[in-house]
Amino acid sequence: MISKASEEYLKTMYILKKQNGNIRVTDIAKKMNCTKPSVNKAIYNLKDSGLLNYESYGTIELTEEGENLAKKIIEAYDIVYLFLKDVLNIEDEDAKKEAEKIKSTISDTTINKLAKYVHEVLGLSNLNCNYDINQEKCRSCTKRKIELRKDNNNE
Amino acid sequence: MISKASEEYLKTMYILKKQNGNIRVTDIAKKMNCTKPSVNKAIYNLKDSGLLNYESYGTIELTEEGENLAKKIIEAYDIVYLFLKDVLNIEDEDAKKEAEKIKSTISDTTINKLAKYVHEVLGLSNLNCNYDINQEKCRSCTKRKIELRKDNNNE
DNA sequence: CCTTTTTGTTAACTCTGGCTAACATTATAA
DNA sequence: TTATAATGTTAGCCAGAGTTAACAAAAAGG
Repeated sequence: MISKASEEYLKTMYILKKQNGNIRVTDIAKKMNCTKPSVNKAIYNLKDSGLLNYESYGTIELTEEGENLAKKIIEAYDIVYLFLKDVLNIEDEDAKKEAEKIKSTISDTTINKLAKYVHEVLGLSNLNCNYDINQEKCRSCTKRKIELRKDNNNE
Repeated sequence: MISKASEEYLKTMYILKKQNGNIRVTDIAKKMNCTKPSVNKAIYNLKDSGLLNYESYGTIELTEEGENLAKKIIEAYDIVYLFLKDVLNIEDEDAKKEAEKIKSTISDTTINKLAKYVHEVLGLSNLNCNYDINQEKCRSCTKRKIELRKDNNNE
């Protein structure tokens, strides 16, 4: 199991890759409001966990495992964010910040239950929806997730 | 602002006081699954923050400020627990564990919104309910909170 | 192609919050 | 009341995750 902090780095890397096509130390540091040495450490932690490939001064590439984990983390974030924003009506910026924190603390089963609940409440789901954070099954939420992704990319 | 870890100690102390009438290092360590030296450190952190009074080998007494904060922390825990258990239908033991983690990460405003939501959904509230974690206003939730308190004391 | 700027790395430090081992104090109970 | 058990403290260690300062490497652009 990697730490919460490492998950955050991984998530940021995945998003940067989608946004910029590459992942750079400086960009990570900017997004995460931390210093480059901190990023450097994080990179080697993630490398040791087999979640990315890296050599000094080289390019950061998430492994397949790393990419899958990143997706899962983002998925969890999305669900929590959706709940906070659209169910509790928390203001957008706050919802983002809170979602970040909450999603790192809760278990997969809680996320799955929350996802199902959010779908029901927001009328996104059909009765067959069996959301599972480790898979990608649910059409209606996939649609919603894509919208969310766009929002987040504008950060 | 005290750390999440310190909050957890404070909460445990408050509960022990209610349960046993006193607060002892060994009991805290048992409840929190940690060692006595860790508790000792935590005590002095909380003392430095003005949340309890303590002298070596003496008795631990929460200050008024400490007691209020403890109540607030427990309040937050209760709301999250209630949501997980009665809204998401998460199994009791899991709900407790998750609530513990989540409650330490989220802001007061989120807790307040969650509280209002939970009240509505569970039909506990009236329209005038204006839950505020820093105060104690809502009859229906107070009632529910008392039930919760009993559950938790049986841990 | 050489200089400057940007980017990335390393070393050494901090702080938090755990731990063990060893010790001190207090309570119990023979 | 004194030996033993329980309780609490201290010292010193560790790991995680951050920092600054100084340096190395790579990229950019005259």
